[in-house]
Order: sequence, then C-alpha cells, then structure tokens
Amino acid sequence: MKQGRTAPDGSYPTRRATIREVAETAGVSRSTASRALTGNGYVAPPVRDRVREVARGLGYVPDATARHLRQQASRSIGVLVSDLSNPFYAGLAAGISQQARRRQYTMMLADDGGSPTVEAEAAEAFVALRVAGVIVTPVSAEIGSYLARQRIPVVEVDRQFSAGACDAVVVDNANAARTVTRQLLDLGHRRIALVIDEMHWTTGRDRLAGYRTAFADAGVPLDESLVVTAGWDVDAARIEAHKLLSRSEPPTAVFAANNVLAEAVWRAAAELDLTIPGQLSLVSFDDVAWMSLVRPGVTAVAQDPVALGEAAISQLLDRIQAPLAPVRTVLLSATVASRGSTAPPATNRR
Amino acid sequence: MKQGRTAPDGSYPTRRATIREVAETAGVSRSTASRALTGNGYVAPPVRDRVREVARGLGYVPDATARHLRQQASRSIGVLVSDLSNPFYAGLAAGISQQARRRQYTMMLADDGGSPTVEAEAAEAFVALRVAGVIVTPVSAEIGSYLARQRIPVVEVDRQFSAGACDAVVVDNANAARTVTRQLLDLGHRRIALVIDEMHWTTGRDRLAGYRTAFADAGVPLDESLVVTAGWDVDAARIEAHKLLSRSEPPTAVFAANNVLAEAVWRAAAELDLTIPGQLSLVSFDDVAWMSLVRPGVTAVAQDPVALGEAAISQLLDRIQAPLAPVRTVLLSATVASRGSTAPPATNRR
DNA sequence: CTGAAAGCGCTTACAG
DNA sequence: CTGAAAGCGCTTACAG
Repeated sequence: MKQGRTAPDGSYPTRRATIREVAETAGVSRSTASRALTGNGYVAPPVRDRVREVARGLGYVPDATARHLRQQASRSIGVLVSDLSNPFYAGLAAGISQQARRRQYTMMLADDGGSPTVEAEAAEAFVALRVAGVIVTPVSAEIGSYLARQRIPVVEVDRQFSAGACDAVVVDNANAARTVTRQLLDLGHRRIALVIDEMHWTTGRDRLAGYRTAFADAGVPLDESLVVTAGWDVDAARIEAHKLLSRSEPPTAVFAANNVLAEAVWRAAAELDLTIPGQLSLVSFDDVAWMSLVRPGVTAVAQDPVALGEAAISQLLDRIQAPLAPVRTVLLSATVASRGSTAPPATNRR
Repeated sequence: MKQGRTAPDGSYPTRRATIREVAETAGVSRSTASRALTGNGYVAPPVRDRVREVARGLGYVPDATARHLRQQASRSIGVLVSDLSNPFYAGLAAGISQQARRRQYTMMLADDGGSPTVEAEAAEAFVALRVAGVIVTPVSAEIGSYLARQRIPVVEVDRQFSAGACDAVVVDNANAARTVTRQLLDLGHRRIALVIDEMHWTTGRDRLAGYRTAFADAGVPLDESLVVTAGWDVDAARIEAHKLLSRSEPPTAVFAANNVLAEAVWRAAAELDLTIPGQLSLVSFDDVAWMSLVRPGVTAVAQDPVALGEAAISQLLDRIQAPLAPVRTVLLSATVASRGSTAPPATNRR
C-alpha cells in the first residue's frame, strides 16, 4: 500500500496519478518511466530510483486494465460456481483464491445458482473482461465450447461436461461411491437407498455407477426403487427423504450423494425419531463441518474442495502457458472419514 | 451466449473479433458500429440491425476493459473478506455476488485470511484494476483511508474501522449480545463466560459491551475471569474452552462470540462429556448450518450474512452515484434463533 | 541510455 | 444520418 499525496490543506488529489504525471514530475519521458517502473528494458539506475521514488510519492498505481489492453494479456481469472452458500463451493473458491493470490492473479467470481442461463451470462461477462482463463463447475456443456470458441482456456472442476475437449479436475466419484457402498454391504445392509439430485452430470452418474458396482461386486440384487431423485433444495429433499424413510419397507441405510442431501436425510430421520445408526445407517458424499459436530458423526467421502480448487488453478495456469498441450483430466481420489453413523442393520442384530 | 464463427473446416478463428472487424464486415465506420451496438447516439434502424446481426455472427463480445478505459468508469466491484471457508463470509459473498449480477456489475473477490498485509495487497490490486468500489470486512484501519485517498468508494461491512470516514453496514452487535446474555441471566445463570477472539474490533468490542450491559442491567456482578480470549483458530479455541470448562469453578453457561468459537466450545463440551443444556448452556453469536443440525440445537444470534451483503452493495452503488452524500452507517438488527441449548443452571435445579 | 511514435479496443464530441 | 479524429493509460519496438 503506497502513500498517497496529501496537499498542504490535507485534502486529496482529485484524480488518480497516471504514468504521464509520474514521468513529468521525474523529468523523464513516459517510455523511461514505464521502463523504470516495470523493470523491462534498460534505465540508468539513478533515474530508475528517482522515478520509483516519485511514483511512490504520488501514490501511483499503474492501471492494470490499460496495461492488459496494451499487452493483450490479463492477470485475472474467472471463477464460476453453482452456490457459494454451499460449503463445498465456498471451499473450492477459497482454494482458488489463495493460489491465485500467490501467483499474482486476481479472481473474478460469479455464482450461477445452477442456472444455465446465468452461467451463459457470466461466461459472456468473463469474455468481455478478457480474463486469462476460467474455472467452472459447469451446469451445461455449452460453457466449455463457448469459451473454447472464444479462445479462453477453461477447466471444468467437480463436474465434467466436455470430457476430452477441455481440461478438468474431478474426484474419483465412482470409486469413492463404490467404497462406501461396499462398507454398508459388508455391514450386512441389503436395502441401501441412494438419495441423489440428478444422474446426468458426471458427479451423479459416477456416484450412481459406483453404488451399482458395489452391489454387483457383492452379488447383491439392487432394488431400483431405492434410487431416489430428491432435487436440489434441502427442504424438497427432506420431504422426499421423509417419504423414503416412511415406506412400508424402508431402507436400513442411506447413501446421500452430496452434503445437501445428507442434511435432508439427517433432518428427515430426526423428524421420524429414527436413531442413527441404530435404526438407520447414513453415509454422505462430501464431508462438511456439521458432519463431525453432530452425534453420531456422519461417515462421509471427504473431497477436500480446497485441494480441488488448487489443482484446478494449477491446471489452468499450465494451460495458459501451453495452449496446445494435450487436454488433461486430473482425477483426485477421495478418502472416507469414518464416523459413527453406520452399524449393522437392526434386523441383523441379536 | 452468442454464436461464434466456424470456418468451413470447422476450426475456430485465431483472434477474437474486434469492433473494427464488425464495422468492416458491416461496411460502416467504427463510430457507427459502436453507436449501433451500444445504443448511444443515432443510427439508421436498418444499419443498426445489420451491424448487430454481423456482430452476433462473428461472436463479437465488446472488450469491457477497453470500454472502461475510454469511459473512465468500470462495472466491477472489489470484495475483500477474511475467510471464504467460514460460512459467514461465504454467505456475505453470496449476497453480494447475487446483487452484483442483478445490477450488471462483476465481482472481484479476494480473501485476506485476516492478514493486514494481504489486505493491503488486495486493496492495491483493486486500485490497479480500477474497480468502481470496494466492499470489505476490514482487518485494519488503513484499507479504508487508503482507498479513500485513491478516490475509490468503500463500504466496510460486519466490522467498522473508519466510522464516520466511510460507509458501513454492520449488525447491532451490542443489542443482540445484550439480549442473549439477558436470556441467560433470566434463566438464573450467574457464571456466564464470554468466549471471544478479540476485543478491539467493533464486533468484539460491541459484543463484549452488550454482554457487560446485560450484567449491569440485572445488577449482577461480573467475574472478569470469565471473559476469555480464545484466538482465531478452532483448535486453539477448543483448547482454551477445554481449560475454561475444566476450571474448579466453571461457568454454567457460555456465550460464544462467533460461529468458530461456538464450534470450539461445542467440541470441548463433548470432550468433557458435559451435557448441553443440562450441565452447560451455550449460545452463539452468528447462526450457521450445523447449529440447527446438532441435538440440542444451539441458540444463536442470527445475522443473515446474505442480507448484510445485499445491504452493503446497495450502499456502495448509492455511494458511487453520489460521491458527496453524507457518510452513512447502516445498522442491521439481528434476531435470536432460540433452540435447545439453554436451560436453568444445574445448581438451580431441584 | 532515452524519447517519439504507434497502437491495444473502445467511445464520443464534432464536423459535415 | 455517418465518419474522421482524438484520446483513455499504458508498453514496446525502434531510432538515435
């Protein structure tokens, strides 16, 4: 933070200093001032020091937009997530933000609330701002191809809509889902419900696939009625979960495909006075703070959104460096945080 | 999202279209193209339509940085918060982001992790980008004066460091703290600890003041050893809380000054097998998701960070419109979400 | 070692 | 009704 000018009467200057003002005050040309300030090109050391001194005295901060316009290269990246209020996306943004700062990039952030229309608008805003690249948790396939067409590097994170066409950083959803489902099967559960939001995106598709694979591996037939689509919203999902748990033949365990759905199931179980894990076992995909605060703790696939964000920005900056390098999909494995929310099914207990 | 050009071989153009290209393709001057596209100034309707058609066909997206450079006005705002991983700040960012989009502003977001150095760097980055204004949860008094000196409108949110010198949107911390403390006193508690992170910022200062006022109002003497400074980090705070609750003369109730501290106290109580509210009553300042998920739910002052963010951006845009209007501090009141974590102290029970 | 000139992509008085 | 010119704040070959 540089010192600004203060007039003798204590008032502030009306306009921000420009390089022209710095140059005039230092008695050099704008070219020389620019070279002195950026460090590009030669300037006699005493002149350089004088120019820098003057700039500091004037509180001069170079106009990054003008610089970028001239250089045709920006130091901003665009980040587009689905819901900042969800700790998963917030963590992702936190990881990206931290790395961006470390690498001297600035972050434009937008939240599309899951809407493809808003996503498209945000993408256009990023193009207008000529960001160096975009990181997105996509809600449509269009955003990837649109940005590619506009020659803006993109990395899809969490979900992948343009596999092979653009870089991506995703979690190994299938394996993680399979692992936790198997743990439930191993405990003796047979009626394991999958509560999910949608099954077309890679996250939903792969979590569903992992769940199915675990059943297949164990040679256990799967009751398709136990795969329930519960929507996006906690309240709507809570109602669906309530119905599910009130069935005449209810599941003995639930695998919630994300943290919002896990919350919905948790609330529905409380409404029905179902004890966990006594009457119901619960596992979640995506480990968020409350899961280790409640009793019993909720066993969950821990994705580390911060690491996901960091990997995404690394990937993006690599892509900016090497636009023609082969497209890459980075697969991050996830761990399972085992807590107290699972136990053998009640019917198996003596 | 506009259609881009696709060459006959399916490849994309190498460079992004500029207004010059649009103008040439449409057979008009750049001035006319600009007028047609922006809607400023007159253009014969058929010409206007043709230009717009051409622009769409070329996938033309005007360069916002060039436009802003020319107009000396930007449509971006800078937002600087302390910790995106904390749901309070994430909610704040979500509220701001949503309103920004609605008003056709774009948001630059940075996270200073509570460091004044990082805060200063971020402020300078915002100045470099010539944002139209900044919203900040300040960690020092310098950021407000620095940005003011740079002629950039600022609104402080949540905390206030430059009262009177710049706009602010804050919660009525003193009243809310007083209310919850009084509730505890009314239940019969006398040994009510305040677990707090710091007491110099307005948030800490006013929450402490409200707590003291409630004691004074009730004519109950305050044991100063019950005001404990527990630091920023959940783990460090958990250790402090553990010590507090293990004292020979422990408190019968704890007022945690924010959500992180409430989490620390909650964990410490669990470690010590203290039942809530049987052996310990707990109230929190700042209501976050887990507090309604645990059993019993945690009684908390609910701040509505999204509303706080929305108020902040309103205030900022007003300020941008009227730079010389009197400085304003908006005080938002908070409600108390009463849940099951409080009860009369054990010693009062029969 | 330094400065004049050109130009990044826009918009906007101004002249006709 | 439209276009030529200037200029926003920078940087960078290039000439000297």
